[in-house]
Amino acid sequence: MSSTPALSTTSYAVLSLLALRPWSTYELTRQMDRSVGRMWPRAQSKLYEEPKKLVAHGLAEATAESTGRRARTVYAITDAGREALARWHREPGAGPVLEFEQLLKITFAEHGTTDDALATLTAARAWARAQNEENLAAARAYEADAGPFPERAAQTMLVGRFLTDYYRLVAEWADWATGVVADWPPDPGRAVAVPEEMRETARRADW
Amino acid sequence: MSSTPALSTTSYAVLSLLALRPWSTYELTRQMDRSVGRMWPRAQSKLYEEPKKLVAHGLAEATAESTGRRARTVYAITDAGREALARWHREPGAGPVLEFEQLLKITFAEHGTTDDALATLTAARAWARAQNEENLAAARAYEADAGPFPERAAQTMLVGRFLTDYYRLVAEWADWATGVVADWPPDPGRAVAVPEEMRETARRADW
DNA sequence: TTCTTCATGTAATTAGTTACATGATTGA
DNA sequence: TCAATCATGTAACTAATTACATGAAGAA
Repeated sequence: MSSTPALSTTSYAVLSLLALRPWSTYELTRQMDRSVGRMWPRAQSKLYEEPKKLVAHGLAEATAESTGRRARTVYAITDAGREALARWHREPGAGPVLEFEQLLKITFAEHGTTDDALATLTAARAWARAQNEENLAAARAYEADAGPFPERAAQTMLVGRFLTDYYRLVAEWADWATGVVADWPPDPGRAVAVPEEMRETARRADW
Repeated sequence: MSSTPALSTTSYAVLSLLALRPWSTYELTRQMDRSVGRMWPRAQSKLYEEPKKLVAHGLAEATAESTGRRARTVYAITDAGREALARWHREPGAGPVLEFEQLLKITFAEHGTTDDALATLTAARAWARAQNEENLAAARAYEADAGPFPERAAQTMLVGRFLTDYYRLVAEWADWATGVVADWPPDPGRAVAVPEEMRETARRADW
C-alpha cells in the first residue's frame, strides 16, 4: 500500500552491475555508458535514482563517503538483491525494441530529396562505424586477455557477438541502400523498385 | 512564448502517415502497428495526442465526422505540413537505439542458471520468428504486386530489407548462442569462453 | 438479444530526459 | 592561478505507458 515504486528493467540493470562489485553513482553512470548502455540505454540522472529505489526495496545498501567536503554515495548489493536477480532471470524477458529514426526517414523518403536520403544513409553508416570502433577495441582487449572482469568472458563474448553483427548489419545495409538510392532520380517519389532486389528481399525473409 | 509543445520524431512519424492520405485516429493506430511501429514503436494513446499537436502547429487539419451518435476525427496534412516534412528530411536523423532486455539477461547470466539462459534464448528465437512471419507475408505481397501503396515500393523495399536482415540476425544469434550455452555447466558462473569463438568474434568486428 | 470485437477517446501515472549547479582535481 | 575536465547530485519538465470507459457493428 505504502509504496516504494516497483522495480523496472532499469532497476535490474543497475542491480546487475552492483552484483559485480560496489560502485559509486558516478562510476555506475560511466559503466552504463560503456557496457550496459549498448542494450539498455538510460540517461545519467536515472542512474542516480535507481539505486535509491533498490535500497528502499532492501536489495542494495548505501554507504556515505566523502572526497574532501564533498559527499558521495557508494552502493553495494545485499543477499536479498542477489535473490531478486535470480528470480528476474527465471523470466524470459522482452525481445528487442528498435527505434531507428533514420530508417523512418528512408521509409518516407518521397517527402525529401534523393540527396537527403543519401545523407541519411551516410549518417547511418558513420554511426555504425563509430559504434564498432569501441566494440572492436573491447574484442581485441579480451583476445589479449586484458578485458575487464575476465571471469565473465563467456557472457561477454555472447553479447559482443550480437553487437558486432548488429553494427555490421547497419553498415552493410547502409552501403547496399546507398548503391540502390544512387540510381534514383532526384525526386524519390519517382523511384522504381528494382525487381531483382525485391526478389532477393523476399528470399531473405524466407527462413 | 505561448506554447504548443515542440514537434518530436513521433510527430513527424504521424505527419508522414498523413502525407499518404487522411486517416482517422483509430486507423492511424492500426497503421502504426503494422508498419511504422517496427522502427518507431509508440503506444496507442500517444497517437491520439500527436495529431492535435500537428493541428496546433498548422501542419494538419481535423475534420469531425460521426458514426451514429459517436464522434470521430479525421486528420489530413496541410501544405505547411508537407513543407515541415521536407525540412525534417534535410536533417540526417538519429542512429538506431536498441533496447534488448533478453540480451541484458544474457550479459549477466551468472546470476541465473544455465537453463534460465537457454530459456531466454529460446524466447528471443521465438520473437524473431514471429516478427519475421508478418514481414515475410508483406514481402510476398509486394512480390505479387499486391502490397499497399505500390507507388512506394522502392522505399518499402529498402526498409523491408533492413527488417528482414535484422530479424534474421536475432534468430541466428539466438541459435548460435544456444549451441554455446548448451555446453555450459549448470552454473553459468563457471562457464569458460571458447577461444575459437572469441577469435571469430574479434574477426567479425574488424571491418 | 446478448456477447464479442471493433472503434474512439481520456485520465492517471510513471519513466525518462534536459538543464542546471557546484565541488574537486589536474595540467598549462 | 586559471581553465578545463572529472565527479556528484537535484529540479523541472516532457514523453510515453497503462488503465479505463463506452458506443457501434457483427456474430451466435
